[in-house]
Amino acid sequence: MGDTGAVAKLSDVAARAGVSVSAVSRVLSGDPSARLSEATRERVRKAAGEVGYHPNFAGRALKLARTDVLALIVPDVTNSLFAELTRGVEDEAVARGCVMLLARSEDMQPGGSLFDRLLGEGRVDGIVLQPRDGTDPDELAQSVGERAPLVTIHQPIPGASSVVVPDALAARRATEHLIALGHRRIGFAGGLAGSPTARRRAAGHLDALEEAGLEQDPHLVTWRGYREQDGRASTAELLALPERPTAIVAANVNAAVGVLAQARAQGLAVPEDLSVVAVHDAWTAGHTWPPLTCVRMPLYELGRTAVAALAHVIDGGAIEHRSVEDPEPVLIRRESTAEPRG
Amino acid sequence: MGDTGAVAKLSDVAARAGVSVSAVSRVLSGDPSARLSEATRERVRKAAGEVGYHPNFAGRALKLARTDVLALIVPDVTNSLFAELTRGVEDEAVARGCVMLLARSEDMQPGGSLFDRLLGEGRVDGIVLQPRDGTDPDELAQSVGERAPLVTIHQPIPGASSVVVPDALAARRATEHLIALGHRRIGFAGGLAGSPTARRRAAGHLDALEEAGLEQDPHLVTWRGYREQDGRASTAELLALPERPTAIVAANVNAAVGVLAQARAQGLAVPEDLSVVAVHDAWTAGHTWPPLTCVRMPLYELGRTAVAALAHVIDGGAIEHRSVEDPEPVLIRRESTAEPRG
DNA sequence: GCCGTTTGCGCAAACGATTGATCAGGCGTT
DNA sequence: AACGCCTGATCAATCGTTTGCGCAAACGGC
Repeated sequence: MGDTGAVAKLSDVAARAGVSVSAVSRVLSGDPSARLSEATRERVRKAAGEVGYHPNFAGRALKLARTDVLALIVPDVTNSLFAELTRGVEDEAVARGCVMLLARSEDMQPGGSLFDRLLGEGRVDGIVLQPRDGTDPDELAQSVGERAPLVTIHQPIPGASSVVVPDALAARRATEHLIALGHRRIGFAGGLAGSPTARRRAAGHLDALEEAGLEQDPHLVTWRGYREQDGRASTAELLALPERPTAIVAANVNAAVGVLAQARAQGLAVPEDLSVVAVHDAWTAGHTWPPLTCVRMPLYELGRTAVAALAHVIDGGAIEHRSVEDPEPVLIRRESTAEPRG
Repeated sequence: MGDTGAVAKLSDVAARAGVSVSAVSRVLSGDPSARLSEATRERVRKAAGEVGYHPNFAGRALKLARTDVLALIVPDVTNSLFAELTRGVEDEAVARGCVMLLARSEDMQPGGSLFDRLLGEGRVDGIVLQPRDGTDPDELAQSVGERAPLVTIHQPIPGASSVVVPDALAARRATEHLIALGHRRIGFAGGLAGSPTARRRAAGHLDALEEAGLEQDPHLVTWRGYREQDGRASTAELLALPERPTAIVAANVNAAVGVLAQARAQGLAVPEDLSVVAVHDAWTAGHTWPPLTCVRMPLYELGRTAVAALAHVIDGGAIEHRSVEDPEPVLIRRESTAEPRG
């Protein structure tokens, strides 16, 4: 395609089309205020195609002080929970002409080098960040300072935009499902007590109980965390109660996997002896045994919204806090829930 | 930290230290051939620290024609199989002073925009690519052309370096394990017939059978693919045989999950009625029911080696094809394998 | 046929960092 | 006293792109 081995630049196109570099730049960038004859435009486009021209990233970024790169930083890139979020972020980024840079937040200790590398060096225009669970919002806010367009996910921090999903409503739907099946004693395997999402989900769970006029035994609510082993621990705790719950709401799919494992380890059949429903959904939920009943959250839309919010900040807009309400959390009935044993 | 809201540049540091821009550049880049007094160096370093200087990425990239960014392109970033690979790539990239750009290969159809975006625009110095299963090597090679430092993983293509893991040996270890347990009729749930890794693994499996003097019934080898549903299909096929296998080697963890699901669906208990062992290992393998016996592959080292190979190409080295032999594939015994039912 | 306006395009100055070339002194040598 | 050399630091060109401004030619109205 190209004539030489070297990468074509603006001046190559200009030479081939017999016009100046600036003319080429204007044609190719589609500058509407540029006054260029259609004949010239056509010649330039043809020449650009012939030499396989692509604008040099560095030159452009230097001049425009903008890279069109957005970073998405999540605790663990390979966690299936982030699949949809990642797709949403990428789709919206591409729709806005940006490239997405995916990074793990492991190397993200306050003062860590990743932030400096990305923002300090001007590698990215902005960051969508999902803080690791247990991160102190104030500490993080201080570490970020004012220096960067930033949107956090799930956990608002001072001085930055944020986007959340309706955690309370989702947990409420999960609990309502169990109540509708006839369960009366329902355990809650929650996230860390310090986690905002965990608090919201617990609140939604309790709301549903209250609305149904059911007991709110504090022993039935645990705060172990979102990991598989946390789900295990929560379940062990709940099943050790003098009066066992007949169902458990897990605040997260990974924790739910732990709930299933622990139930099995204690010889309980799911859903016959214990119903399990998880907040969140992911492809892994269909591969567990039994497949998990879940409340699907709008994570794809969360990703898209986060990028939109980020773009807003980059364009000089004010900080804002959004919640993704559409589509609503919806229950995906699989095989881990059933009526309590007579 | 910084004095003003704006990002500090070289000239700011120079002004503060009372020296020229070039002096600052030389001090900060640690140029050994630079003749600068220790006093000046110290003043420059102090000034740089005070204003919180970070070299502007675009300016540097433009001048050096190098971005120190490496792209890792995998079929699906959220697949747990890529967790270790990703860590290996990132660790080695960081060790070499590079940033890793993680991307999905979905948008990677030949002629697709991602390649152009990354390489044509000079956003990355090179690419580590794991082609989607079923990709035609020649087509891909043609699409890439000579235009970029590229290292492929698992699947060599013409004109680019490649790194593989000992697939045959891993499959052999899996099959040997089953033979040692006493199995004589062993099914193989393989990848697509067109996939090089699948062929290598199947060959290793057959080698083990041959060495043990066991039958090599072609009906016991299937070629459905690496996905969960492929494992299901393979299993259905194998279990429909007049003489059922007592064990199945799954060519991949995801396929193995499908094997487990299908076995259960047909009322078979694992490992009592059917033993299952998977090539590859991933954290998900410990979360299935029962937890999967696996052959662990050196995927972390694969990632590191791939980046090393890429760096070699970028530095002008010759194309080369490596195999990661250390550490060797090793069997991780979990609960999905047992002696065949007497 | 003269003047003001529009059209079509090129010149040149940034953007920030790197680096070969250059320059001003101080010192030792002849 | 004139010379060359080494040290310490600056000058200026360069990477590829964008964009405000200037300049000619064409055009229209009187």
